[in-house]
Amino acid sequence: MEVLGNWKRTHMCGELSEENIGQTVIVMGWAQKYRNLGSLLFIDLRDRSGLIQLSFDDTTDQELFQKASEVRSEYVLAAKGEVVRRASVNPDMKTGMIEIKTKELRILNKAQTPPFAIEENSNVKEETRLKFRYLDLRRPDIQQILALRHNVTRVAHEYFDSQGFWEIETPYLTKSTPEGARDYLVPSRVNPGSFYALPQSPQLYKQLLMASGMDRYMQIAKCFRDEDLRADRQPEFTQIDLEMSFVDQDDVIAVNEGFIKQLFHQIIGVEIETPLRRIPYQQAMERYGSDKPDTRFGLELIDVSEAVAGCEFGVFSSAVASGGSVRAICVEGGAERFSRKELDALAEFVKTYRAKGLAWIKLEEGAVKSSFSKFLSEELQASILQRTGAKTGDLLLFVADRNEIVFAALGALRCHLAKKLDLIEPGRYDLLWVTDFPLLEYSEEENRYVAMHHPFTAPRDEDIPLLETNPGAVRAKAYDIVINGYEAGGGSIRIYDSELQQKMFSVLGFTQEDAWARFGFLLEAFQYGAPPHGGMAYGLDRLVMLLSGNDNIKDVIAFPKMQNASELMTQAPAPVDEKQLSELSIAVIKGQG
RNA sequence: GGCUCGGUAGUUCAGUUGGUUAGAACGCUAGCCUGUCACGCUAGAGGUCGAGGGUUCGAACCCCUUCCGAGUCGCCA
Repeated sequence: MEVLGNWKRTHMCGELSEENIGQTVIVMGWAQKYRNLGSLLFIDLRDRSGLIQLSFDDTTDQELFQKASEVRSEYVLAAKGEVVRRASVNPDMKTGMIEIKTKELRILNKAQTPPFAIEENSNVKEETRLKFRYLDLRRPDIQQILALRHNVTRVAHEYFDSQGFWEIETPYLTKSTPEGARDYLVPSRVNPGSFYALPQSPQLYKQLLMASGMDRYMQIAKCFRDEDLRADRQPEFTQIDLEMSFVDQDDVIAVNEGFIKQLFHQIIGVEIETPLRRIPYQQAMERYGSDKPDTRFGLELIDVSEAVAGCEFGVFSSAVASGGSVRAICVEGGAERFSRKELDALAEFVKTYRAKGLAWIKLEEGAVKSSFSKFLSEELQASILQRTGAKTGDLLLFVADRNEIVFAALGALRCHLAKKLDLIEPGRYDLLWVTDFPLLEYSEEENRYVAMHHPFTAPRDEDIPLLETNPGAVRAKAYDIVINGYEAGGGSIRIYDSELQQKMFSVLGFTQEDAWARFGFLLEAFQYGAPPHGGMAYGLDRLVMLLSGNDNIKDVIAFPKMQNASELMTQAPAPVDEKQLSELSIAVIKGQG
C-alpha cells in the first residue's frame, strides 16, 4: 500500500478525451477490470465519471509491469501517464479512442474480491446488495440515480428561490400528535417519562412560519412514519415541502406547475404541458377506482348498477339493493385472450381487495359465455351491453359490492390488466391534479369522522355550513398531484381562523380541552393574525423514482430500510445497554412482541 | 396480523419419478500469452442445498416446525 504523496488528481477518468492526447495526467479510482496478456496489461480504472484504460508494457518498464500485475478488482489506484491514441479503439466505450500509457502507479489500497460484480444492470438479490450497500453504490447506474436525485433537489432549490421561497429548517424533535400515522418516539433524558416525536411532516411548523410572516417557505425535509413498508414507501423519507401566504388553491397549483415543468425539462428533457388536467376526487373514483389514477391507459370503470338492479343474479341485485354498486371493466378483444384459468387468477387477484369474486362475460364470435350464464337473460345481457358499449370479441369483468370495495378491486384490476396486456407506453408521463377531496371520512373502527388529509385542511367556503349538518359531504381545498398512478405530492389550503379550526377539531370528536391541550399553540397563533395560507409537499423519493424510471423506492435512496424497517448493513435498530436505558428512565418489558 | 412468491458454490441459476461422488456459467487461485476491452488457453480450489425434526434402505427433492428476504392486503392524517 502506498500513500498519495504530493500527487494531485488532474482529471476524472470519464472526462478524458482525444483533446488530452499528449498530456501527462494523474487519475485516481478503482480497478474495474484487468486484462493481462503476458507482457502487455490493461486496467480499466473507474471513478464516478466513468472508465479510462491504463496500459502497461513489460518491455518499457518491468518493475512497473510487475506492480500492475498485482492489481485485482476494486484496488484503489492512482496512475500518472500520458494520454495516447489507442492502437485498437473500442467504439462501445466513451473513452474508447484513448488510453493512459502509464508511467507511474500507486496502489493506494487493496481490496478483497467483492461479493458481487460492480457493474451496471447487476441482478444480484437485494438482500446481498443492501448488506454491502457501499459496494452496491459503486455501480454506475445507482450513482446516476443519486446524481439525478441531487439534481432534483438542486432544481427545487433554484426554482423555489426564484419564486421568493426561503428555505427554513424546522425541528426534528417535535411533539407527538396522535392523529394520523404512528410516531417514532425519542426519549428525553432531562424530562424523564417524556418523549419527542420525529415529525411525520413539518406541517404545523410551516403553518406557524406563515403566521410569522415568512410569506413563502420551502424545505427539503426528512419525515418519519412508523408504518409498514411497501415498494414505494419507506418509514424515513424526504419531502420537498413548501407553504405560501395570501394564496388560494389556484395560486399554489400555478407555482407548482411551474416547478414540475422546470423539473421535467431540466432533469429528463420532457416538456410538460401546463396547466395540467384536474379531475375531482369523485370522478377519479368513478372512472378509475382510485384517487391516484394511472391515466396512461383506458380500461375505465363503468357503473352498470342501474342495468342490473333487480336482475335474477342475486350477487348483482343484492349489491345494488344494499346501497353498493356493480361496476365493470371492458377489455377490448379480451374474449379470446383470457382462458378460464386466467379468469380464475383474476378472481383471486380481486379477492385480495376483499371483493368476493369476479363475474365475467365473454362476447365470443357467435357465442356468449359467462360466469353467471344461467342468470344472464337476453334482456339483462342487452341492457349490460347497452350500458357498457361492449361488442363482439370483448371481455367484461364485474365486481359487485360496497362501493369502497368495488373501487379498490377494479381500480387495482385495471392496473394489473394494463401491465398484463402491455398497454402502457414506455417513457410516457401522465400528470394530473386530483381535487375536491372529501374533508372527512367516517371511521367505522373509531366510530367518528377522521380527516382524510389532515385536520388543518380548509373546507371549501360553500361547504362550511355542512360541517354541522352533513360532515361527510364537505369537500376540502385539497389537491394531489398524480404521476403515472403514483401520488407524487399533495397539499391543501389550510384553515387560518381559530374558530373554524376549533369547529374542525370538534367535528373530529375532540373536546375543547383536548384540542387546546394538543394544538393550543396553533389555535392561539391563529388568534394573533394568521394570513390565509396553503402549500404542498412532494415525496422526493417517489419523484426521483418516477424520473429515473424505477419502480422500487429502495433504488433511489442511498441507505434504505428493509421491509421490517431495519437496515441490513448497520443492523439498526439494535438493543442498547442498561446504562443508556436507565439514564433515559426507560425499562424494556421482556418477552413482548 | 393475513395472503402469495422465494432461499442450492462468492454471484446468477439448473437439478428429471426420492437413487452413485449435487452441476453449469461468471467470479476466484495458479501457469502460459504483445493490443485486450465479455481477452484467450490450461489446470485447480470452492457447498451446513437457510435451520431443526420426521417419513424412507436412501431426502436438495415428500411431510411438519422454524428462521430469513421480497411483494401485497390491513395500515400509511
